Formats: sequence, structure tokens, C-alpha cells
Amino acid sequence: MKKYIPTLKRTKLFSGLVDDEIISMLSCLGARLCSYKKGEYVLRQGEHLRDITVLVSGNLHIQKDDYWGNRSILGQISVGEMFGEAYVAPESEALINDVIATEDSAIILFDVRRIITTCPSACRFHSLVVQNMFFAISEKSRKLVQKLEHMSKRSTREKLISYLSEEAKKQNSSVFTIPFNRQQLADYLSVDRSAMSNELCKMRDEGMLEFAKNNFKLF
Amino acid sequence: MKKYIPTLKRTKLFSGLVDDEIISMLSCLGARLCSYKKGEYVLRQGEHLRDITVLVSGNLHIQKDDYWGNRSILGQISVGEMFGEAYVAPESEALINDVIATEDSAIILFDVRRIITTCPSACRFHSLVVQNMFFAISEKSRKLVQKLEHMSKRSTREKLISYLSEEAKKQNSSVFTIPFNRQQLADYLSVDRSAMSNELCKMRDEGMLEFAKNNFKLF
DNA sequence: ACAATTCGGTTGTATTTACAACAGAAAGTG
DNA sequence: CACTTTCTGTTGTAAATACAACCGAATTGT
Repeated sequence: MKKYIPTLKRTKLFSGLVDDEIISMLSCLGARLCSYKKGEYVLRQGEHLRDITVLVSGNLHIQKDDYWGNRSILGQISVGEMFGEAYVAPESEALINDVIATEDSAIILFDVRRIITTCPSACRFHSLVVQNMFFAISEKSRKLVQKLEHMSKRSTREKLISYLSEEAKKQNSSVFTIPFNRQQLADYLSVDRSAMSNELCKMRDEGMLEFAKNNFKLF
Repeated sequence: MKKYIPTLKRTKLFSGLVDDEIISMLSCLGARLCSYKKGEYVLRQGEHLRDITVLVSGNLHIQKDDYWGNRSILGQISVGEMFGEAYVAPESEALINDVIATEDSAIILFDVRRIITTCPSACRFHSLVVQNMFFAISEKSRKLVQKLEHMSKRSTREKLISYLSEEAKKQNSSVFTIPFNRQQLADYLSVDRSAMSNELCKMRDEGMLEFAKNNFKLF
């Protein structure tokens, strides 16, 4: 697990801690490492969670297949991101999504009760981790709200504008790369791929933007 | 502020605390009470928050007016619910929504830094409140995800089915009341009111459900 | 290098939605 | 009780979307 210390140091959860502090937190929190091959399920709908998880290698998608087999990609998890924190409360319902590895991936699991309960050995950095966790989950809430904003747009074009504007703002440039291919982006915005492709090309023809594969430029 | 103790006792944030403990927490956390008339803004887009807020009387809507004046109701806050917690982190961006009183309302504000930092006087219930806050924000995340699920449905009908099914499940009955009128429900699901009304009536004619005003019955 | 597969763009058609406009019912007001 | 305002359902039309089907380009695997 030690080889992931540099990765962990850059996560929100362990922000502000130095190597030695993280090492002691790992044992204090009873961390466990798990690996998955590309395409494997990391979590399945219906599971009950007790662990907060950090992706330390690879890439994951949060997705859901409905009754009729339509797949929605609800989000994407990059290295260093935390997930599962919304489902670890004692009275939480079961997980309602699947989490799938889109590349070979590794995660580290932490029992939430060890995080949230001050440890008997009075580990010094515990309260900092609790604060970090709070701020991290806050930030995720904000992201959910932002995605809701894209989704609440009525037309495909408006959804695209909303998404691309935000991505440009996030990457601080009118030239940027998105983490989705066309089908994934369509799933993320819950629109039809071909209709979206069509709309993107119209927008390009109108001089609003340019793109090549996942690289975009807004005007 | 004391008259709201029974209300606070039933909130997620103060769950598990008795009256005296809540009273001491109120001063420990430096709580403040604010009142608003129906229609007044409680929070405005662009504000930076330091306070976590609990609604102790009335009703609020979280909403957003876009560029072209289209209003989306992103959510609704009932008595006892907490809000603002996603925007209080030190590096959080500004609030991106408005919060408006739909009835005369009262809120109690808590400086988040006092909650999250163990108080010097070692107030006994502090860590319980921190845990409660964590579980509350977790639950809100789950709700956001559920709303995202409704929104990710492609058609008005599917959105309605998704929303109404969940509402029935939530209220544990095929007969239930929704907290929105037609226009508000349409805004919540981001669809056109008349199209939605139309679809509801078609579904009624097909024998899927019955309704009168805000009361629904599913078959 | 070749075959197989994935990916992105295009088109036509059937379906669905948005929008505007209106009318009756319900609720609020003086 | 009139009057006004808000709410809900209805309709027709224009616009947008979903869907299926296809093709060429790019990518992958052997």
C-alpha cells in the first residue's frame, strides 16, 4: 500500500498530512487495498457499504442500467477521488448505482466508523481527516448540483453549452479536453448520441466552437 | 430561539441530544435566528457562506433563473432541514442558486467553523453533532443522486413515472401527496408544464394513475 | 498488414416536446 | 357576492428529439 502514499497525499481526504502521518493513519483507520481489471465491477447496485473508498490508480465510472437496459453514466471517478461516502451512514439505503473500472484500477478502503469516531489512541491527525472528509463531501455535493444544472436544460444544445462552458471554466481555458467520448458524453447528459453529434456539428458550423475527438475550443 | 428547541430536537443535526444539550450547543455554536416574509430571498446566488442553516419554520425553495429567465426549482426545503452545508468550505466557490421563502419562514444559522473545530471548552456533544452533520450531508447527496435519476430519463412520461414511483415509495403508499403544484413539478423535472399536464392526463386515461390537485394514486 | 471492432458523423422518419393561446375551475379579495 | 387572480387542462403547430440504419475513419488485435 505504501507505493500509493504520494497519491494519497494529493487527495482531499489526506490533504495537509505528511507521509509519516498518512502511514500512521492507514493503520489507524484499518485501510485495505483492492485491485480490479478493466471492465470489472467495483461496487454493485444493492450493496450496503461501510467503507469510504479512494481510487489510487485507474479510472471508474458510476453508472446505472434501468429497467429497459438504457445505461446512464452518472459520473466518473479519477485517481485521488473518494467515493461511497454517501452510503455509509448507519441507516443509509443500499447503493443504487454500479461502479465499474474503465481501466485496471486500485482502490483503498476505510471503515467510516473508524474515521468518524475519535480513536482511543487519540491519533493526532484524526480531526484533520474528519474536516477534510467534510469538505470533500461538500465539494461533491456542489458537483452534483452542477450536473443537475446541465441536466435541467431543456434542449441538447443548451445542455452542451452548459457542460462545455463549465468544462472550459474548470480547465481555465477556451481550449480543453473532456473525459468522455461521444457516447459517454451523450449518456452523461442523457441525450441521444446521434442527435448530440448532429447538434455539435451545427454549433461548429455556426462558429461557436471547434473540436477534434475529445479536444474542444470555444469561441 | 428557545421556542424552536422542539423543532431542532427533531432535526438530523441535533438528533440524539436532549433539550439542555441543545441549549448549550446553541450558545457553544453561536447560533443566530433570522426571519423572512413570504417571497423574500434567504440566500442569493453569488454569496459566500460561512454558516450552516436549519429551517425552523416555513418553507423554502432552492431555485435558479438562467440567462433567459427560465426558472428551475432545484429543490424544496421543509422545516427541520439543513442547507448551505455544501458551500461553507474555506475554498468553496460562491453559491450558485437562490433560496426563497415560499411562506413566512425562520432559520437558525451556525458558523461551520465552530461546528467542525472541537471547542476549547470541550463541549461534550460536539462530536455527536459532527457525526450527525456528516450523516445529514450524506443523505442529501443521496437525494441529489435520486433527483439526477429522474432528470436523466429521456421523456416526460418516464420522468413522471420515476418521480411518482419514488414519492410513493417514500410515503410508503400508492396514495400520496406531492409538495408541488403543476408548474413547480414541471420546473422540478425540467419539462414544459402543459406537455406534462397532457402526459399526466394520458397516463390517467390509460389507467396508470389517478389524481386530484396534489393527491395521487398509482395503479 | 489485414481483419475486426469501435467510434463519429450523417440522414430520414416517426415521435415527442415546446410554445402560445385559450377556457373553465378554484382560490383569494374587497 | 362579484371580481380578480391563479391554477389546470386542452388544442394545434412548429421545432426538437429519438431511433434506426449506414458509412467512412480510426483503433485494436493478431
